[in-house]
Amino acid sequence: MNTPNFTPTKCEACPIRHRAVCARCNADELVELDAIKYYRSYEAGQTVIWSGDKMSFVGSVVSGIATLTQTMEDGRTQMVGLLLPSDFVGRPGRGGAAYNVIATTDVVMCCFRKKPFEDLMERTPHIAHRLLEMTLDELDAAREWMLVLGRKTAREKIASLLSIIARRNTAPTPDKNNDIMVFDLPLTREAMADYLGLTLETVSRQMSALKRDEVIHLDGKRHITVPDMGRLLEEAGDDNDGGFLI
Amino acid sequence: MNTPNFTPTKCEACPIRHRAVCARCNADELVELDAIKYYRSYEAGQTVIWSGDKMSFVGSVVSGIATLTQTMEDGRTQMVGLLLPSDFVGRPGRGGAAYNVIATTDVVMCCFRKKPFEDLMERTPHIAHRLLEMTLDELDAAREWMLVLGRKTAREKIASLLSIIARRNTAPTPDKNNDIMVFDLPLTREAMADYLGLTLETVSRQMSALKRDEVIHLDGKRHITVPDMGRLLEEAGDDNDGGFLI
DNA sequence: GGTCTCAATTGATCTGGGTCAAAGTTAGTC
DNA sequence: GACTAACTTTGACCCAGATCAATTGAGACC
Repeated sequence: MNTPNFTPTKCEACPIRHRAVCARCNADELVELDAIKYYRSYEAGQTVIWSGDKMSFVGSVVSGIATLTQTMEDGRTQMVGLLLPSDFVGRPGRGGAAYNVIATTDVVMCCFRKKPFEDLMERTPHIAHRLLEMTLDELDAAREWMLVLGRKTAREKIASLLSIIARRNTAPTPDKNNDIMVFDLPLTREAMADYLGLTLETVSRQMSALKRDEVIHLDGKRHITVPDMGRLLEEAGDDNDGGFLI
Repeated sequence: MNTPNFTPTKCEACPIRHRAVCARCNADELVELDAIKYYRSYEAGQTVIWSGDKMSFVGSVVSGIATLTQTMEDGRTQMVGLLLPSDFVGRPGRGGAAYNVIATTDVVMCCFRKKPFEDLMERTPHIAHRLLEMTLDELDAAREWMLVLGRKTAREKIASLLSIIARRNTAPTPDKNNDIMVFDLPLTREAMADYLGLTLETVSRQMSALKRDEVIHLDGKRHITVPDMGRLLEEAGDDNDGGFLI
C-alpha cells in the first residue's frame, strides 16, 4: 500500500492537481495546467469512452463513479476497474482507449486536452513520476484483483469487494479503531457481478448470506453497515493487512 | 497493442538497454547504466524475491522464465504475471515487493541497484517515460487477464494462454501469414493452472480435448504445434485481433 | 391510492469444473 | 536395464455457482 504525499492546493474541484500532479509541483505547472483544463459532465448510465475510440483527453474524476469494462462479442462483460473521485483516466502516449468507460452515477470529470498535457509532461518530470506512481498503484490493484477472480469463492469475492469500497468510501470513522464502517454501495447487483466474475443471482444470494450471518447490515438495498471490519476482512480471505484495490 | 520503437545497441546481454531505457537514450545514460549494472543467476524453482521483502534492485530478465505469484494463507495461489526475457522487474519508488517472483527455468537477470537507478531516473526523463510505457503495457495485460479469469471457460482460458505464449515465444515463422506456430511450453500443468485459476487436472483434460479436436498438436508434453492460429484465437474467444498478454 | 418499471430476492434444477484416486510417462541416476 | 521421483493423464463422483423462472420490493409518475 502506498499513500502519496501530496500537499493540497487551493483548487478543491480538480483532483488532478492534488493527486496526479501536485506531489511537489510548482506555480508554473499549476498555471499551465489551468490553461488547458476544462470540465465534462456525464449522466448515470452514459458511456464516457468506447473501447477502441481514440481519446482526445486525459483527466480525473471529480465526482461520481465510473467503471472500466471489457466485453466479449457474445456479451460477457468483465469490469476491470472502478473509478472513484480523484482517480485518473487516460493513457498518456497511447492512441485509443482499451476499455469502455461507463458512468455508473452522474459523473463530472476534470479533463486536459491530451496533446498539451503530454507536452507539459515532457517538460515537467514531476508529472511523469506521479503518473508512474499512479499506474503502479493501478497495476497492484489489478493484480490483487486477479487473485480474487481466479481463486476466491463467491462469498470471499463479495467480502473483498465490500472491504475495498468501505476503504475508499468511508470518511474516517470517529470511532476508535474504525471497526465499524458505514457506506452506500455505488453499484447495482449486476455491476457487482461484472466486477466479481459472478452472476447477479449469486451476488444477491451471498449478500443475503452475509446479512444473515451478521457480517453486514443492510438498510434498503444500498446502505451498508459493517459492524466489524476485521470480521469482513477475514471473510474476504485476507486476514492480514491485505486487499487494497483501486 | 504497443510496440516500442527502440534502436538496438551493441549490448546483446542486457535487455534493459534495449527495451526499458533505450528508446532514445544517449551515450551518457548508457555509461551510467553500465556503471551500476550487474548480473544474477537463479536456478529453476528458486524464489527470486519473496512478497513483502524489501527490494534492493530493479532489472530485467536476460534469459529464462519467471513468474509473479500471489498466495493466500491456505495455499491457494494465483499467478499474476509471466516474465519472459527482456521483461522488467521491480517497482522504482516502491519499498517492498508485492508478489513472489519465482524462477520457472534457470534465469539470468540484469540488475541495477535500486537507489542509483532511481537517481538516474530522476535525472533522465527518457527512462521515466519508458518505464511509464512499460507499466501501462503491463496494466493492459493484467486487465486483459482479468477478463480471462472472470468470464472465460476452461477451454477458452487454455486457448488464451497458448495464444499468448505462442505470440511471445515464436520466432516469426517464414510461413506466409504465420498461421502455423511452433513453440515449447515453458510451464508445467500446475503453473498453467495457477495462471488460469483452474486445477491441474482441468488443464490436462482441456489440453487433451484441444489435441483431440486438432486445435493443437502435442509432441511430448511440452512441444506444441498450432496448425492454425486463427482457429486457436477463435477458441480463446477473441476472434478479432484481441488477446495480448504480457 | 394505483400501476408501471426496474432492481433485487428466492426457489428449483443443471452442469462445468473441482476433488479424490489410480495409473501411465518421462527423465535421471545408479 | 531397473529404480526413483516428478509430472501428466484419465476416471468416477460431487458440489459451488450458473441457469431458468417466479415473486417481491421500491421509487416515480399519474
